Amino acid sequence: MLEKNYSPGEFEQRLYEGWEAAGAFAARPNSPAKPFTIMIPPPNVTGSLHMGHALTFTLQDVLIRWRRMQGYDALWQPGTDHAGIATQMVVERLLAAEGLNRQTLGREAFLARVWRWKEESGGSITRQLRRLGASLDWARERFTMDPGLSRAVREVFVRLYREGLIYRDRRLVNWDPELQSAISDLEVENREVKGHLWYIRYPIADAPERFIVVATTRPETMLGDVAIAVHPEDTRYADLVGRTAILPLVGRRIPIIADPHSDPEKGTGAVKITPAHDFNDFAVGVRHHLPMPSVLDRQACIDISEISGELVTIPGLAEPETVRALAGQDRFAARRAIVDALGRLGLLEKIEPHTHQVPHGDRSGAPIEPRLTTQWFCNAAELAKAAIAAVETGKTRFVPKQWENTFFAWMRDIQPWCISRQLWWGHRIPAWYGPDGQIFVAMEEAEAVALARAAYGKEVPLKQDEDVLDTWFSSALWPFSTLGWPEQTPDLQRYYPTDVLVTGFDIIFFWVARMMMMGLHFMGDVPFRTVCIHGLVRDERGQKMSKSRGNVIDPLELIEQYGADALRFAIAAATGPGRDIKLGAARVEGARNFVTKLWNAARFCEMHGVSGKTAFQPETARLPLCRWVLDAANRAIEDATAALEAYRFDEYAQVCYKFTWNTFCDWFLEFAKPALEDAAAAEEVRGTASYVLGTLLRLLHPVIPFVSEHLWDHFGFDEPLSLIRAPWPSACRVYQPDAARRDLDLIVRIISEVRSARNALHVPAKARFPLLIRNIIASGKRDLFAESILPFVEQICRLAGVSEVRIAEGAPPEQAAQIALAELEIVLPLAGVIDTKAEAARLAREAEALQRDIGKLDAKLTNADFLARAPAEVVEETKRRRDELDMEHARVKFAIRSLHATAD
RNA sequence: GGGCGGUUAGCUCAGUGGUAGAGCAUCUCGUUUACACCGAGAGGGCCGGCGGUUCGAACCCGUCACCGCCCA
Repeated sequence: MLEKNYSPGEFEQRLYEGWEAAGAFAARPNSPAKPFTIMIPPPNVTGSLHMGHALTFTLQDVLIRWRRMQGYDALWQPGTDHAGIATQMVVERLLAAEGLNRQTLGREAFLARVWRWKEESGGSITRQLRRLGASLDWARERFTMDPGLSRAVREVFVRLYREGLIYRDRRLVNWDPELQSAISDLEVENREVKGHLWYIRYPIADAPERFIVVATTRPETMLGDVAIAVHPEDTRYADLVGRTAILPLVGRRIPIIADPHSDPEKGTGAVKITPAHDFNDFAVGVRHHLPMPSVLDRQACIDISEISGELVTIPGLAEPETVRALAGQDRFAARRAIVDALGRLGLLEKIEPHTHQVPHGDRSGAPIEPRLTTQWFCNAAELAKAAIAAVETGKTRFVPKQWENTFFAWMRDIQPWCISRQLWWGHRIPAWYGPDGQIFVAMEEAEAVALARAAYGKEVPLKQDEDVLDTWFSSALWPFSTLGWPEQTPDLQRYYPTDVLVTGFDIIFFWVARMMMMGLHFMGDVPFRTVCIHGLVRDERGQKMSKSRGNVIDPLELIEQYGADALRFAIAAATGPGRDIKLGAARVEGARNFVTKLWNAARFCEMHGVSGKTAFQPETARLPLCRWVLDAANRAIEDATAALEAYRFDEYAQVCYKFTWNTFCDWFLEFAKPALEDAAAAEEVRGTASYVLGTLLRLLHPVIPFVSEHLWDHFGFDEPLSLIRAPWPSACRVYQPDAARRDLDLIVRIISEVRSARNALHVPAKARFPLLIRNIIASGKRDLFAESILPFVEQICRLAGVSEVRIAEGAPPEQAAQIALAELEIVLPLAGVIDTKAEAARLAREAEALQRDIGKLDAKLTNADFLARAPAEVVEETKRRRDELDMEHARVKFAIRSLHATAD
């Protein structure tokens, strides 16, 4: 017998281990089944499960479990990425705690240390995914630094290099001075910072006492200024264009140029141009062929080596010793020193408070320093062409579709992708340099040596590039590298392209875009046919969860408290199409209540002899109750399946919820109670209960896998642990479903109306009285009372709280409540218990409401345009409904009259 | 400044041209042997504003307001 209380802790872990041990999650590459594949977007190896993971992996698991039950050869590919920056930071922090750093350790020892950390503490998320119930094919788990995946990375690098799509270039990059590495545009986030606008006077050469004033937020970069730009149409400065200004402190003579980059509305309309330290200025520098001296080093400290030769002394304006004193100072200290010096020289016109966007590294949090360095770049614009075309032609489709716009917007304006990182943890760039700097890109060092020998005609010492590749470079290959590429493996043939990628909209640029580019280039086909985009998880108030806000909810705690099934159901139910979801403990509690309801319904079934082992055939059912619930189950199956096909997780959850609670529990089981006592009916009702419970468990398994499997096993529907691979339900044949639906609809309506009237009239809960029926209208020769109502007399008595049900004879008794339905009238003789005034008021309200509705319909039906232009079936339906309401209205009026007559 | 999304019951959200919905919350009643993590019933809406298209608009079009996100 099932426990009285639902306690998920007692079986969730056991079931998961059972499934995993039995190989229930494993793909079956040798089966004849059609494959269905989801590639996990590899979580960061340093990560631990947060609510965003819980959301995305619940949705993925729902899809994969559903397709697996549908008989597909389901592959959900697990794994993690090596997270170059994050992992290196974690291990460096550990070293720091021991008083060590990676430089003293050396590259090799450091990497050994990282691997050791990975073996010991990395990938805890994979254990947490098991708690969530994620049915990943663990035997296939991959890591982006695995030998096979690393080989794929080298292969891709070498091929793109030889195709000219990867190249070395000296460009401005986002430099993170804390990490001392370049990072990509996407790893930069703009934060609003309260700063200042400093107005600095630059004297005009050969024009004593004349200045041009520039406004800047970054005075410390002025040492690298090479020009002043004004807008070509800015008349204020027209006469200065072409003349020369003197750069204070340095004494450099710099041109005043006309360039549309300068915004006449901002500051003074004149801007200093520092091409080596600002992206916009870099573009100006390229346009005007300006020199690009760097004045900041890799730690963002002042470095004057490129400008020390040009320092000159100009009294009151340029001071080489002041500049030299800045060398080695941090950029913010240098800013203060430069502002002080300018102030002392009387070159600072004013300082204004100024709020502006400042780029920060998303990992380190440090302000980014644009820096001119030599890096490896990937020609993303070229690779993006095929990716854009694939979405345009629908080879890959976004759900919801609107996210295509985000994808297109970014892809059509894509910049060269900086793929080198000045880190140690990652895929080392397979490029070797000869003594003269000549580059040899090859899969292995031996091959590079051979290339070099051929180039130089002799053995030369080669030096491998020190840098590693961006982690996203290897993640981009994930959909095919995990399947064995570059080998043409059977798995690759079978599972690529994959079916769907599920991820948040914030990841479109990272995974979706890059996987698309690489997949199309190297596999000649899209990596996934559908991209299912979901929102972010927010707290109950809609705030983004963050440690600093202190509103982070730990999914593992929720699982501990309510069970994994409850968390999963809450997530699925809240996941509308592509929108953020607000999730708090209250919603999970609600989902837990739903699971408890299912549990208790199952317990009730068990107590009444319902078993999973039954030979019941649904098409043999003859009782209206059984035919009705089987028919309703058919529609639940249809609706739930359609919802999943459309990635509507909320609708799927809702269909399951309503069918379980409102149809199965509230009506079917309640109606079944007397039948279960009746020997003649019991067998069919038990069979139906078993059949429908089995359907429910299968329908619900994708979202609440644990409790459904537990009940499935407990009832013995099939072998233990078999629900995970049980066939997805399909509609059964039902004998005359329309008649059953018509009967049950009527009975439900009668019971609901009586309950409502009892409440409105304040009839004591325990009061019992007969229920009389009169003025029956039935179509054809059917005896509505005998055929439809009589079989349910016991249920009506029980659920409506009446003593008997019979046909009324003669005039209504005194003090009776009367209820008008379309096809019959109910009379409740309530002498003694009825509140006549309340009943009169109730009927008056009802008459009024009916009159209002009739009025609306009449207005339509007297509108010639409506009759002429609306479709015939709409007009017909409107007429039918008006007539129905008319009849009800007449009956209510009659009831009011008779109430007065008897009350007087 | 550009783009996208949103605005429907107290809250969270469904609803894409034809009778305004669900869950939670609220109120009333109820512990009849599955379930108080429950049951029954009820109240609660100018569907953000204005204009247009249409026989008919929460839904389509235009416009404005406010909120959120992305990009510059």
